Amino acid sequence: MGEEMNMQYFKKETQKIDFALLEEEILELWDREKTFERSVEQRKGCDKFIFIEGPPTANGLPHPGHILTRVVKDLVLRYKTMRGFHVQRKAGWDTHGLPVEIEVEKELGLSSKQEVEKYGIERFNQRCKDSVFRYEKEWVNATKRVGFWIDMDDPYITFDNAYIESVWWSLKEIWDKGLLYKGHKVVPFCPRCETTLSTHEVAQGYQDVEDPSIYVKFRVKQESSSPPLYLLAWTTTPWTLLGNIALAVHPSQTYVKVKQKQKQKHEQKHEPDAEEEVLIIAEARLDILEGDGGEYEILERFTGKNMEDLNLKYEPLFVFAKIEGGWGEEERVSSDVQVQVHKVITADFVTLEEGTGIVHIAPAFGEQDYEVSRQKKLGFSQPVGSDGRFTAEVPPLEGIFVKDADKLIIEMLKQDGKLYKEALHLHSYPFCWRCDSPLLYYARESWFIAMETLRDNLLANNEKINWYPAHLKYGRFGDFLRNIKDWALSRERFWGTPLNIWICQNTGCGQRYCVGSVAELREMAKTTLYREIDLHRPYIDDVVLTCNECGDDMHRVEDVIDCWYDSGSAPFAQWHYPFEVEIAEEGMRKEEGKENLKFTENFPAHFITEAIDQTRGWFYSLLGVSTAIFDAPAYLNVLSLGHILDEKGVKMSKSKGNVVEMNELFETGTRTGTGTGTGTGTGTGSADALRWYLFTASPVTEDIRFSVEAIREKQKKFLNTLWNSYFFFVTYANIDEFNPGKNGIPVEQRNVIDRWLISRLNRLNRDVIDALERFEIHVAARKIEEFVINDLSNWYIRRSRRRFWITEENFDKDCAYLTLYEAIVSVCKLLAPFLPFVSEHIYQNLVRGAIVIDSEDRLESVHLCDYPSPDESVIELELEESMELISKLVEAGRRMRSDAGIKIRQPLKEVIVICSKEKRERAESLAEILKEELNVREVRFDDLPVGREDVEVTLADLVADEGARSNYKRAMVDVNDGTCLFLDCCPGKNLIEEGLVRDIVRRTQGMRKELDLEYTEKIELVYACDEEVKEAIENFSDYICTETLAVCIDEKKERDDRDEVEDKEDGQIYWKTWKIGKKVIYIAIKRTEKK
RNA sequence: GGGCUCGUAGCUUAGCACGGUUGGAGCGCUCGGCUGAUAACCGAGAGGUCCGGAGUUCAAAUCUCCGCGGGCCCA
Repeated sequence: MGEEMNMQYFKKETQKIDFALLEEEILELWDREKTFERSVEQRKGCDKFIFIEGPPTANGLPHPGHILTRVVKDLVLRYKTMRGFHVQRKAGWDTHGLPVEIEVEKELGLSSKQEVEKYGIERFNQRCKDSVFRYEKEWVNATKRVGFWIDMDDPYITFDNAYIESVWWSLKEIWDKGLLYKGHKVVPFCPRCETTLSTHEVAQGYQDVEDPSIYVKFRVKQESSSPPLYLLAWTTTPWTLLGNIALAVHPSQTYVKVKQKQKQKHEQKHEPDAEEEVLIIAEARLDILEGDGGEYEILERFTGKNMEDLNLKYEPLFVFAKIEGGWGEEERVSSDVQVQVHKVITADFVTLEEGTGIVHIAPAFGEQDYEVSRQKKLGFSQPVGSDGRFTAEVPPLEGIFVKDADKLIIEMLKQDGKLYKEALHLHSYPFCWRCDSPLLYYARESWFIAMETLRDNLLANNEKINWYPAHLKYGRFGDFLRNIKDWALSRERFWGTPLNIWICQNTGCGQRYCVGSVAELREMAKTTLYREIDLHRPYIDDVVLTCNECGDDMHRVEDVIDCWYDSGSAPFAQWHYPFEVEIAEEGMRKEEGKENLKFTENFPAHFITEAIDQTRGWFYSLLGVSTAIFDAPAYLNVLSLGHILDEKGVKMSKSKGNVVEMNELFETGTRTGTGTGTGTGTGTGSADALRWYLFTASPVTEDIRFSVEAIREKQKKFLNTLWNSYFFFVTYANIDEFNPGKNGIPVEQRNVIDRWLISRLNRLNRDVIDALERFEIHVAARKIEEFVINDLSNWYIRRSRRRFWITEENFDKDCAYLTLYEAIVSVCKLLAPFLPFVSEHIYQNLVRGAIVIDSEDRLESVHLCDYPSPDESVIELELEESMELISKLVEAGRRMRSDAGIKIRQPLKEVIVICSKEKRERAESLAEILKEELNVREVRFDDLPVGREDVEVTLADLVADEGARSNYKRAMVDVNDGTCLFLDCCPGKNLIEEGLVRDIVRRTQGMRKELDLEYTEKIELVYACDEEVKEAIENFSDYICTETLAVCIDEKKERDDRDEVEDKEDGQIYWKTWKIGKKVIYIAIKRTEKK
């Protein structure tokens, strides 16, 4: 800086700013200066704050919900970085899974697994692979545009061989612990597509349908059989009766034996000699026996438990289907156990709201049935093929589709005398969303991780996690863990991490082998594997291993794994753990046995956040995997976000067409009005406004109704106010050549309002940190917003304006500049994690560009700064309370003037404040503010009359002169302790003149503004008016000139009533006629400097 | 159908864990005021069955129960 003639320290700003443009400039700056990378680098060696990115899938456009998670992540990570932590941010992409396959199937017009196989797995998977990055560019752009700093140049990708290898390693760990097994799982299954459906798909396909509702009698095996004893059960899926294995009752509910006349006429072979029959049914369901006019007699009462203890058995309805003992997993049920079948068992899931309280159990066709059968070690029967038709095990029904068999089955029961009654029942039943055929719950072979055995570990690890919001910990998530089921890991699909289990073809051997690494694969492969092998199907299916037991061929099971397992492996798989052992720090050598520091130093994570639907998704899969392998939680803090709904409160979804596209948001209305009438020029398109809206609108843990209008509102209200405060400062600081690097002034020497602002600022700082540490983002953001709008802009700056307008050297002015400068810079730092763009812009100008003397203080980005720490020593709570009192007094005073019809521009003689001594002591130091705000000459304080409990203070106590009393108007301030104001409402001639003059000044200032004059530009002033006004103007001409920067003020004799601007040779002249009260005044201003 | 969660003015919301002045704000609306930082601000006004019902209590937006509606997860 050579010449110091006109020392302006700050770059000039414009009053109206295009935030979208500003943000693009900042993005370029960050790019150019590698600010993100440096913000991470500079904290190397500090304590780590470990984050894992929940990987999105880029096969669709990002929508507002994704943006929310991205900006929340960004906020927390920027904050922690500024707080001094080393925060690495590795991006990730989730790339496998059924949703990807379905998209591709749609594109290719395929609608079943068979068709995919026909099309070719290789080609199909290639299409899948291509599709998952289809929108990568959009994702990357949107991510950058909203300011999310994450390293997208080196992301983890779940389809990478390295990633898959880590997943394989982890599965082998689980295998070695004996937790990976093959069993059955009852899954929703489409018999036409012959494929399992995910729960998400099932949820799409529920329809209300009428199904048969039948009550069936199961004859109890007993010595004497007269009259016959039946268990009465109810079902809406008659076809499942062919797989019946047991009947379940509720252990603690009361059941009864009732005697009733046989009401059904049997067509042929039935109980020939019985007129009566005895039925067992829950007492609470007896009413189903009525209605048909059946009378009954209760013979006996007992509980469900009693029945189980009696080992009650019954005769099967049908004798066709084979009963197996095993569960497809010989280790699980030892073969010497006698298979239990056709007996009464107890189960807690039995309800008494429908049916008979006796539930028919068919393990092949119901998840609960299957579970309870396994627990009770019952047999298993599967009379239905995967095409949904009865097998040859059931000759009368062979080849018939189960749903079509219902009628036949009912007829068979009728003939047999086993049908008690039948009806139709309306309920919702799932259908295949692709082909519309009814889904069957059907037991399929599947590979499982035995999570149930890890339940206690899961719960113990959950204890170590902080949940935000807290109710999830023991609520939705805790409940889920307490009832955890084994993890059905395998999928009979194509595009996924292949399950790394090989089985020996030699049926006599049947050896199974879990491959834990590529090296192992090579070693065991029957033929040499050339260099790179893609670990996906179909290539991996061709790799035949040699059995180390019998030497025969081993083939891989065909399944791939659940893609949730992929993402749940991110903590270690993103680092290719445990295979890469060097590279954690530069220059570290690869050594045998050395740990993969990238993993060990980054586990467990301190923080993850995703939307609430991930509770049983990623939040669980992370904990499940880390518990199974390391018996540790994968994360210590988890923030669960709400969803983004549309303006009507409906979830945004493609099918509803109510998704707000992010690109649209950034493209519309950025420069000029949008033409919708609501566009306000710089109305939208700002990431900061979007972020601020998301952070302040509601707690981030709750759903939010997304409103473009509300974003615009945020920009107008908050961002503009912030900008204006900054603009005000820059403008006057430049005029005054304020040097921010100059020596400071100790806080205690500054003006009381400066100290007040500093106190508020530091308290804000404390509150913001408190809130952020609890992830209460909205609390923190709202507090900052309140501070900026109310305290900084509307009170401090408005109150302090005159101090900035003093032209000569002045200590108080220096205090004001310094205070405002410090406050804006501090606010910028506080805001940096929230609004990374505008805070950076302001910082660049106020600090980086301006501080030339003390370079220690001049970091190159606000994001390289430390987050401010509150200075408790400057917090003066009493002062803040006093200011609150003053503000209440001001409010009351304004109310009074409004009542009296005297506008504030009219100066008044005095205001008398009646309050307690204590309040008076506080308020007196700030009386100057009250004086100015109420525009009175004097503020007088008076104590409350001592000892008077009732607070009816009257003027008589204060003003001796009877006649003067009517001049005053009174207003209560604080009802409780009687604080009140008396305002003198009778200005004298002098004051009236002054008021008039202030009106003239105000008008003149307005004219200056209309002409868009520079703040410092001088004018010539001419007026015409009546004598009274003229006298006032003459009496206050100095005041007028000072205020309006008039070099001269002259009277013009005649008025010509015209309002116009005229360009003359020697400058512009602006004429205007004003009406002030009853007076008409003609004012002309002439600018002396030509533009 | 079940579990969890939310429901306060036309809209967005604070207050609710710990029951106790007259349920606060902002946007929008009406009137008035202020203003050479502000597309801002200040004062007054209109606008509330605190989702509905029942209960506990001297007292409920707040606690309990039962409904209704939205959302999520599961069936």
